[in-house]
Parts: sequence; C-alpha cells; structure tokens
Amino acid sequence: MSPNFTADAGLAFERHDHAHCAGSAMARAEALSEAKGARLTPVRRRTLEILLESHRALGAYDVLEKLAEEGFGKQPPVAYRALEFLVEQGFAHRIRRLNAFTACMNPGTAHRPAFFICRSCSAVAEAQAEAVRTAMDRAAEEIGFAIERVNLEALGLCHACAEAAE
Amino acid sequence: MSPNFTADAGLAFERHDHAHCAGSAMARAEALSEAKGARLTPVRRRTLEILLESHRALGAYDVLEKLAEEGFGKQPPVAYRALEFLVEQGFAHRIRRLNAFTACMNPGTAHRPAFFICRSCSAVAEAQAEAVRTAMDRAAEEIGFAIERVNLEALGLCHACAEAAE
DNA sequence: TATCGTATGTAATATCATAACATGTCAAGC
DNA sequence: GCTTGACATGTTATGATATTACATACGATA
Repeated sequence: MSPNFTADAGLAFERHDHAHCAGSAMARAEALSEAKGARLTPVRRRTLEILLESHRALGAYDVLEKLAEEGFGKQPPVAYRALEFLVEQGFAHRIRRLNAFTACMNPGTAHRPAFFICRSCSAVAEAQAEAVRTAMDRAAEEIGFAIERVNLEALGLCHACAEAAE
Repeated sequence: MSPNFTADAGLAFERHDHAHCAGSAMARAEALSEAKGARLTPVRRRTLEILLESHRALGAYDVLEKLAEEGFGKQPPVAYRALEFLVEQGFAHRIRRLNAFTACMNPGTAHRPAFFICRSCSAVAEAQAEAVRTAMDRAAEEIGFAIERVNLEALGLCHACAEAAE
C-alpha cells in the first residue's frame, strides 16, 4: 500500500505518487467509458493498466509481450488494436518519435498535451500545452487547414539529465 | 522550360511555380553547404533533387528506388544516410507521422516549421510556426526541459479536400 | 434462437530502420 | 610519392514496427 515514488524514467520528470496517479487515471478511464458507451474490455483495460504501471512510453511489442504472458493473444494486432482504442478514447497517447505509447495522465479533462522526451533517460513528460495548440490552430487557420489530430513532440534533455551532464 | 504548376498533392496546398521553388531551394542548399563546409556529394545532392522534384513527402524506400535506378546503391542505408544528412543540414524534414521526408522549402532562413498533413490528398504543407515554437519553448521552460529538436505535426483536411468532401 | 455488429484471435506479410563490415576517395603530413 | 586518417559509399544481414486478411467468439436485440 505504500506509494511508489520514482525519480527515474517516468511520465513526468518530477517525483510523484505513482500509485495514486495510475489509480486515478484508471478510474477516470472507466467512468468515461461508461459514460460514452465505449467498451473497456479485458484486453483494453489490461493494456491501459500496463501503460499506467510501467509509467513510461512502451512500444506495441512491449505491451504485446505482457499481454501474451497473461493469456491474451500473441499476435501484433492484439496490441495495436487495444492501443488504438485507448488513443481514440483519449486514454493513451502515441509518441511518434519513439514509436511508442503512454497512458494519458489526464483522461477526460480538456487537454492538449505536448510531449517532452529526454534523450538521455528516455522519460516522457506530458505537458499541458494549451498555448501551443492555440498557436497551431491559428497557423492552420491561415492556410485553411482543418486540424483533426495533432502531435507536438520535443526531444532534448530533462532537467535532471542536463544537470548530470555538466 | 514552362513552369510546372500543380494543384494536387504538393508540399503546399496552393498552386505555385514548382520549378521555381525547387530550383531556388536547391541553390540555397548548395550555397549553405559551401558556406558550412558540408559536403553535398552526388548521392546527397540527387536525394535532395528527388525530394524537390516529387514535391511531396517520400518514404526512404521511395527515394532509394529512384537512387538505385540511377546507379547509386541499392540498399536502405544509402537512402537513410543521405536523408539524415539533409535533415541535419536543414535541407529536408522528417515527417514522423508519415515515416517520410520532405525537402525544406526555406533552407537557411531561420524557420521553425510545423507540418499540416492532409489525410485525403496526402499533401504536406510546411508552415512557418514561430509562434508555435515560442509557445513550445515556454512550456519546456516551465518544466526545466532543454529542447533540442521539435516535431510539430497536424493531421486533417486541406482546404481543397474539405470543400470536395462537402 | 437467428442475426448482426463488434471484439478477439491467428497466420502471413508488408513496411520501415539499423548494425556491422568492406571498399573507395581524398586531403594532410611526412 | 606514399602513408595515414577521416569520411563517404556500398553491401549483407537482421531487427523493429505495423497491417492485411481471414476465422472464431461474444452479446445485444429482433
């Protein structure tokens, strides 16, 4: 029952109560599924749990391996389909730069995240980026483009790694 | 010698003088290479030309195929290395969402581009997005993240395709 | 209980990317 | 001129990521 504090490769660069944030995100995902009539089936639920537990960006094959160990299907589409569902529902995000997926830390709440990927420790921080999205919307408007999905990703060094590198 | 106007899948959604923009980008890439002491060798030069000529996002294997036809190497690293060079020099961009590359329309000039990808016609528009980058920098600053590279990509419908879909 | 839509599973394959190593090219220094 | 070292190009082989096509199961509902 003790909170699982972590300072390393996590979805945020700060120490935090991992068990709490994971449980909370899961609870919200359940409530949202219920509300929307989306079917959070066992594979999908377990996939989200895996993302939340690992607390980092995982490749589809990493997820698949865990699912297979637990008696779910062993073939790639099993993982890709579950992950796709989670992304569609806003319960997870796809990090294109890493060919990987992370659990969303704020499912349901209006949020337009940007991702900051540390090239040293591989941690991925999901930051609220309302202003970035607004600027993006404006740029789209200028060229008459109708945005449907957005990926905002930056590669660099997180604070801890930058200090360590000095 | 007549300018090659195009209204379909292009690097911008607007009609424009393709021959002009391609030649101009090539000339700037040459000048910049000279200035920086970067070696714009035959494969690299030809790779850039291929991107400029096609005027859309091309996968590494698309590029490779053309290079191979013209007597260059036939194996993936040939294309990936040339493309990597171009991206490093700022002569091309990598579009992660498409696993593809496009020639940069503004090599050398300070620019922080965002990419707008039409899911209908597959055209990719490179838009100046200074404001988006500024917002991104600010978000990074808040979490103490040192940005090195950024990918700003949006998927949606370009103006022409949105009208056609009505 | 028949049917339809959706979800899950499999096999097979397609697509994208890199590691490891051999050869070629060219300029700097002896 | 030759050697050396840095870099570029090429190859083989393999790894990593993702999708297509099809079979089976499940659940709601008419």
